[in-house]
Amino acid sequence: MATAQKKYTYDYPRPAVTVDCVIFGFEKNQLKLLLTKRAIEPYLGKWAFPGGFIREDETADECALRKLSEEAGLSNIFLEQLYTFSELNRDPRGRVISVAYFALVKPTEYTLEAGLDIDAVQWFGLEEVADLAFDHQQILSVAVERLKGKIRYQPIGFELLPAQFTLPELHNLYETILQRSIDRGNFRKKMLSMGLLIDHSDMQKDRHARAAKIYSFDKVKYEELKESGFYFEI
Amino acid sequence: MATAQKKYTYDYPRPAVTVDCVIFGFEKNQLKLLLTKRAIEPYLGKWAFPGGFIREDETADECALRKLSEEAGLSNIFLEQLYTFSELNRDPRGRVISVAYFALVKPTEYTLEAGLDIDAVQWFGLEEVADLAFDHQQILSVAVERLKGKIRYQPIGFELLPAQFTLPELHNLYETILQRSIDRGNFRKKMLSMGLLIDHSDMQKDRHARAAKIYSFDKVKYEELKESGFYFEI
DNA sequence: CCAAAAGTGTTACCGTTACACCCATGG
DNA sequence: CCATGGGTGTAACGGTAACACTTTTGG
Repeated sequence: MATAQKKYTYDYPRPAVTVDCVIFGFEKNQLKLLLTKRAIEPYLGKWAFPGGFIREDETADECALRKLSEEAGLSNIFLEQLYTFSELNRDPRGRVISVAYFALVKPTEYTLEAGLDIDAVQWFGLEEVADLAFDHQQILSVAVERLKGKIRYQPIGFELLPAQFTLPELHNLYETILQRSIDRGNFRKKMLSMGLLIDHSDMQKDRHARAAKIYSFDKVKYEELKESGFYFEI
Repeated sequence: MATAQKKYTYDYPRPAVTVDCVIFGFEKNQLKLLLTKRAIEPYLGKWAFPGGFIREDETADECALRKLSEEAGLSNIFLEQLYTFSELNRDPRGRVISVAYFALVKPTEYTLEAGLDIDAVQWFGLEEVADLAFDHQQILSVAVERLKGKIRYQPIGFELLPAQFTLPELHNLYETILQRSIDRGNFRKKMLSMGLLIDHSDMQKDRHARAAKIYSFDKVKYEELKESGFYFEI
């Protein structure tokens, strides 16, 4: 494994295939991006998405899960395929096609660990991200568009908040991601009217007037409703 | 090219990468699927989506366009990436990852030509499709879901109709794809209210009462409106 | 004491829904 | 001459948008 022996031979040329994971988080009213600092060439020292070559015995999904675990210590998070990038010169090592993934994490629930071939793992505010390795800046913009589009008609915002959250927090998350102000009253009315939030305010011992009520998302009920034709929308 | 010489050697194993095109059409009030009959192994004689191996010097998009042209004689049609399939045993030849594409065609505007490695090209009613090669049945179901989802909030229905069409035709297309009845009056009101249909009824010489008005989709105006925040929805 | 934050209420408006209705013609 | 298919009108309803308002507390 350490000494490459060039022992895989094919009739026709084949591209290498990698997986890259765009990982979003939300903390301190900011949309965050999880990046790893490369410890190997190419782009040594640059920040990039966790990812790597797909193995012979794993699907792209499995590879993404493995990379999230190996490189950042993440597991059990929202993950879905984003898009496949196949521009000819996107990787200096030669022809590399990348299947990009899209992940959402509750940052508070994990402590990051820099893993294999990685110097560091760190959350960045979306605004401060620049000069990424490969074509990762382009992948990022596709991911951001997907996030903006999807949050309006699928309950994925909850994947970015702790299990217990307040309505002002949720409201703020939507305003931040959609980059526009949303009427407070109308937002809470619509959210609550769907009946998908479980009220935990009775658990709050010393609830002052300025302390917001705590809710959690009722995933079970959402799945039920979805089955019977309901569909989430903000 | 004809005699394979096993001359491409790599340090690590690489999957082969293909492109497959799911092509929808609409004719005689039926949703159609374009399939090619395989002239080579594996699955010789089975029906499958047009597609094939990605070349060293082309992107996945380019490969899809090439395959559409080579195998079915199609060009200038709506095309977008659908999903990448990477299950381990989806191809008997070994590890093959496929980037699936999603295409919409106006069947009346093309005459099909069976091309390279293809015995026949033919339109099938969606219902009669069964026993496809590879995992193409699974790819198909993803494509159908995409079509159903996307037609409601993007003006892709027009890609399936001739440039000139009537409102009853459009109405029928929506009912067929969404598999539910839609109120005639409301449908036409909503469609017309968006101001994206150009009326060509003045061109109709002998327009009887039972002959429906002819319209075309104003793509230029749609792009303009989209820029300024408008978004299509039925 | 007042600005700020959480929560609630009110109203006008607009788009959708579910119809009914007209009109012309082709069989 | 009436069933069929294209085209139009309307009234009730419900959700949304844009507000105003109340309460409590932290500085």
